[in-house]
Amino acid sequence: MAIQKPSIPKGTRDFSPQEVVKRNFIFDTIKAVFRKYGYQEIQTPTMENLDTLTGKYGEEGDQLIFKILNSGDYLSKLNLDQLQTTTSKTLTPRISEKALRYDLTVPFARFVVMHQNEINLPFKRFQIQPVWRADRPQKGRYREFYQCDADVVGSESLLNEAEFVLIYQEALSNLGLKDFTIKINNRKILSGIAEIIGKPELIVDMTVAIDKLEKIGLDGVVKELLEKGFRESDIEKLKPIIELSGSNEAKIQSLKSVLSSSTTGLKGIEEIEKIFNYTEQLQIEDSKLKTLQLELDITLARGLNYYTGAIFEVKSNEVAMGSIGGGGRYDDLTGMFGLKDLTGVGISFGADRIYDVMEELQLFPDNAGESTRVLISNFDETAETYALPLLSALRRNGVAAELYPTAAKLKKQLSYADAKKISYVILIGSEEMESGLLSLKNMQSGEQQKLDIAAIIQLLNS
RNA sequence: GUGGUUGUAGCUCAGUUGGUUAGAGCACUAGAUUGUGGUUCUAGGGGUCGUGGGUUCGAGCCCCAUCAUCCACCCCA
Repeated sequence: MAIQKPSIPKGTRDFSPQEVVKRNFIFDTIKAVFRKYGYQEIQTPTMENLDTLTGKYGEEGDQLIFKILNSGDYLSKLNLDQLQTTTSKTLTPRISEKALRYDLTVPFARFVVMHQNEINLPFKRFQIQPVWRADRPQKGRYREFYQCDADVVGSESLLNEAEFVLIYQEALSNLGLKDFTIKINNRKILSGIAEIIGKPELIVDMTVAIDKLEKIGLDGVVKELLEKGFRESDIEKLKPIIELSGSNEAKIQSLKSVLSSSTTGLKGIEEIEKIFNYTEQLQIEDSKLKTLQLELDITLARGLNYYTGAIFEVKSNEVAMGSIGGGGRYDDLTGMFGLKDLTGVGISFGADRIYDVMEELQLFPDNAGESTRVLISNFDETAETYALPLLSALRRNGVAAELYPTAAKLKKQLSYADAKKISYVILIGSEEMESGLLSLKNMQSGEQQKLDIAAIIQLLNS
């Protein structure tokens, strides 16, 4: 076989030991906050049945799902004569029954429906697992990435929404992020706006267009709205709404008058107000937490079409990066799996983007790299034999220890310890074996002292 | 799906209007130092210049194609 240069698929990454330490720091921090708010962890399979996933993310989303080819001769059951008239859309379900999960929310909905008799409502779960999207990779965008989701189903209370705001604030603060904005909106407000304009059927096009306000400016949004079938007069009505500015309170007041004739719109505003209220009352004085930056942003839309109430998005203000988190309320996610009238709300942290932000801001604690605490040198066979019981004694007492596996040059062994950031090295030669006092070298200071094994264990455990 | 960027050592990159044997730093190996790492000094290994074709006496450099890459758009975490 010809030698091939190894590579990994586009948009995927290897993680070195140092990177895994940092990534675990992120996961552990987020998990701790989730647990503190009463969420329990679940896991679901890497692959789902294809029909579980299709149709949940819109047409574009469906194209980004990684499909898994059926096992065996996947063409054998096909009538090949039909291939001429077959499109990839109709062919796909016949040669692929499984797909890699695209997010954690839909698998969760599936989980809830399948286990509805075992779980008790309201069910609060969190889940940290990789997801896959057949997207084109670019900055902050990968084909395999981790999502950290928390969702609650079976509770209409807006207390859940408010708590998610606090979870974002607490988790991101604990990670060391200093300046980030939690944006909130409500799908009902967007529906109300579309209603007022008299174009309720164009709500999706409308939200997609105004979502881009920050990026392409008002002129760009107007241009896109015209292309989508809005008239000048519609846009005149829309302009004052999307240009809304000022405090959250001011925005709410103007929206109330603009949307006064839309019951849906008013309901959305009421929900937002209630969430603000809850967060104010739940805010605890904690000097470690950054000031809550919660902003009502009615241009916030988010593509996923299953949201029906609150919508969240979190952005770092320190680094140019897409959103590092998002979520919202969905009233009927389990409906498509046959379980009606179950409402849910959830959020997601983009761990990989948070990693990139933290790396750029150098927020990782630098002591995170230590693995082995002590290395025992290996001079020769006699010393090795002498060292073996010491090695297991160290480990028995909870000290991460290793014995250099060959009698290499000491220089090489110390270099190994240095490269692996091992704090201590025990040197065992003929003199040490005779006296029982081992030379313990501190790799940071370079100092050496002679101690017996009990004293060493005590020192390393302190 | 659309537009652009960049492909030279393990990594980051130089490489003159096209001209002999393609370089540097870092990393690696060895020695200076037979039981002492990080600093220093010395030496060494490592390249089909992304791939294929073309122009030319001659191509890392020019032209075409192709693949990969990164960035932006779309969309999204």
